[in-house]
Amino acid sequence: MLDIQFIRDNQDLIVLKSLQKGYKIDVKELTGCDEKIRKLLGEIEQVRAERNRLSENSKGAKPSEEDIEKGKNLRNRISELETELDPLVKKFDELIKKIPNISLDDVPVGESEADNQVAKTVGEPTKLDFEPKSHGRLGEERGFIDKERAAKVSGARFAYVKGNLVLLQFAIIQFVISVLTDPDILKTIIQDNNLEISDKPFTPILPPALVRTDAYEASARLNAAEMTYKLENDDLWLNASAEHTLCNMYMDEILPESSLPLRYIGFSTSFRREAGTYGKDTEGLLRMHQFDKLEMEVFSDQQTGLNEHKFLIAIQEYLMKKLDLPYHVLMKCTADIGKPNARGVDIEAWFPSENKYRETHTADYMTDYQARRLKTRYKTADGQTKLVHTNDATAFALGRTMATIMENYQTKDGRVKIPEVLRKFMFNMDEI
RNA sequence: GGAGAGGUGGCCGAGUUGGUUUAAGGCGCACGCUUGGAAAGCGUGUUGAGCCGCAAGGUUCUCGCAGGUUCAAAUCCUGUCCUCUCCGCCA
Repeated sequence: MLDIQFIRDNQDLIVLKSLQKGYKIDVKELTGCDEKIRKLLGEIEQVRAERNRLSENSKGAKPSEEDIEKGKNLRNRISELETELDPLVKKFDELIKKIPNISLDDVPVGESEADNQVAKTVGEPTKLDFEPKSHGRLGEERGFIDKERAAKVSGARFAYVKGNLVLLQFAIIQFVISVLTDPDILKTIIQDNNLEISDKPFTPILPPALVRTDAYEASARLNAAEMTYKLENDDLWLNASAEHTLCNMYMDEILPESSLPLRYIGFSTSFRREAGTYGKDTEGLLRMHQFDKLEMEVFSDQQTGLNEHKFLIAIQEYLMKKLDLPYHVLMKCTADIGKPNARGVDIEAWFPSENKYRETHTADYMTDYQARRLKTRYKTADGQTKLVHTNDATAFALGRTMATIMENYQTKDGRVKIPEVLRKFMFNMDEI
């Protein structure tokens, strides 16, 4: 959510920036509501002050009949005004939640994901001297992926992942953690990208996979209908990303400035309903109801928030380069970055069987938009309380990463070579 | 799942027959006095959020959270979340 003071002062900007994201905002309705609330609140406070004076006068003793009568009147007046106030506050909350975050100036303006811009391309699309197989077919032929039996047990978009492909997943996890916990590697990445930020390593973290409605809503990530599973008997939702239980872990807290940045590398199984995607990506591991993911989450001060965002992207690229996978980086346009984002970047990896790039990573920078409702703040050295800036970014979505490795590293006889850096994490196998 | 206890300010902790508590006392922290310097001592300040105001300042809310009763709620009632102890179950 945005700061109401900022909204009052920048109404035209809000309307314009919202429109660029595809949100038609009636900002006058919000500010009008805000004015009414403030006026009414002023009245209520006056009556309350009167009541407080009354009980102060009685100084512990029982007040006179006359004062009791006065008190009764004041109470009735207060509850009258409050009855008037309640619906206004509800409306205000609804309206202010509708306003998306303001995109940064370097975010391309666009109407759909078709307007995303390729910022850079790294590596050449893999050339194979044979007809490439899709990772789905390859995986089934080799017994790595069994979706038919999974469908019998759990339905479409589930899989049994088996054998050496499982070793590959665990190897990727080990590899990522070995990079993100190594200050020397991080220092190099920071220097190579001219970022002036801390080289503090990431803390590995296993977050809860279930999240309560209030914490989920406060994170501005609850996208109920199309995305998230709700547990009927409890006030709980299934994680659609580790980020959904990482971003809110410091909800209602004030952190010392010296503790920032807080950097986490989380692992979690993610669950998505994928409603409205019937018939799309039905083969292989690209679009599953359940998949494992390594996600980076950073809480920082306001000055370094943008650099942390760039840092996370640099890490994503470092990891992709180490796996020697061809990819390109997309600057997502205003329509595609999402409501809480100020800036968003996708990485798409090359898929030889489809002869195109497919999304494997996202990096989201929320400025203080997410922290405002979460009330995650920090105290500066000179005693000011400020909202943290939050960043999240995929390290690797494991299903999609294995898919692109399988496709780019496949051999003519239907096997898969293992990227050099992963071998030591899988018993030195060079092929599966 | 059953039984019980409890959630108070940065921390500890008092207050629960409703009214000198607009939260005692202590610790910590900050500033000042004192000192050659320090400690001790003394003094002042120290949750967070909003509104009005150029400012000085004023004002409201905040004792897990949400309702309710009352002239008046940390205190009583209801719901809810969380923590702890014991039992049961469980990887």
